[in-house]
Amino acid sequence: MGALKYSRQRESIKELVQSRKDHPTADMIYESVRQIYPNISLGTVYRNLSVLADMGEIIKISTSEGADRFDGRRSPHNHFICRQCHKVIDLEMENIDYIMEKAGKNFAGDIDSYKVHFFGLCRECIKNKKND
Amino acid sequence: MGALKYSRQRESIKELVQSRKDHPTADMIYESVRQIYPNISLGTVYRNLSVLADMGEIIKISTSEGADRFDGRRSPHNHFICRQCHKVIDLEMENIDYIMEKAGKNFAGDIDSYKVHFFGLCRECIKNKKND
DNA sequence: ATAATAACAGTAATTATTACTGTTACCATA
DNA sequence: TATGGTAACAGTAATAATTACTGTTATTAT
Repeated sequence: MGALKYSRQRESIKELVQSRKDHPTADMIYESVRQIYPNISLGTVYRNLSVLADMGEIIKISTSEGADRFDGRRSPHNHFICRQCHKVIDLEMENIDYIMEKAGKNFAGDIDSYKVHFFGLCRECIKNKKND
Repeated sequence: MGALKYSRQRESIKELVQSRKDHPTADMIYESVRQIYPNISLGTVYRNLSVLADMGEIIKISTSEGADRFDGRRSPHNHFICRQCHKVIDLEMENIDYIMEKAGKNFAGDIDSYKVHFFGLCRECIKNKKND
């Protein structure tokens, strides 16, 4: 009941997100996919991003600033968010999954995943700061 | 230029957030503060929550689901978010600040803070699941 | 006291996202 | 290779959360 049915719009959205290294918002993805399907609806983009995130094909990143961002990278990884320009950058760092066990020690629920966001200034914003 | 000026509304918001152990939304705080200042404006609540968070007096927690939440606890700590009922719970766990150094190793920017959100099911939602 | 301005209440506007409606495309079965 | 069931669609309306605007009030320095 309620089986997932193929759609080229979803396929296109998925491929687009997975091919990009930046972390686009729903709106940015909408603008891109429109070049292939000119009358795709923004609602369709939102719905499919949500479905793809639920399936684990893409990752949804919620920041304090503005719209949610999406990441098509398969392997698990963490993110840096610049507090100046709000850019999101993938971090190449060693696995820290063991923090889940530490978190679960004095906790009565069941922890199955986590997200870490690191904050600070990116290289560009540090550079710009010096030229004041 | 632009020095911070005292206001009893801000004071009240700050005390309220810091006295609560749940993690209220702006709207919940609004409803509470209205019992003291019946004609306080929702905009005032938002503005002051933002100011207080910038000053580090309270913490802003952005989840994927619904409105942002606020936490008045002084000591640094991490949060668990239930993927069923979306409740936010403070975690009593050992300090893991060293993950910042691990994150900074192959990164060209400057990391100064981080936020970890752990996900899963809380005790109540596990209990409810069994009674199906 | 007075003057400068941060903060306010009230309201309007914006942004991001979700829901609704009639139509189309996918896919299983005949 | 028709046909029927329904997921997905485009287009649009609605909602939720947050921010901005405007005229007035409160705080603080002089």
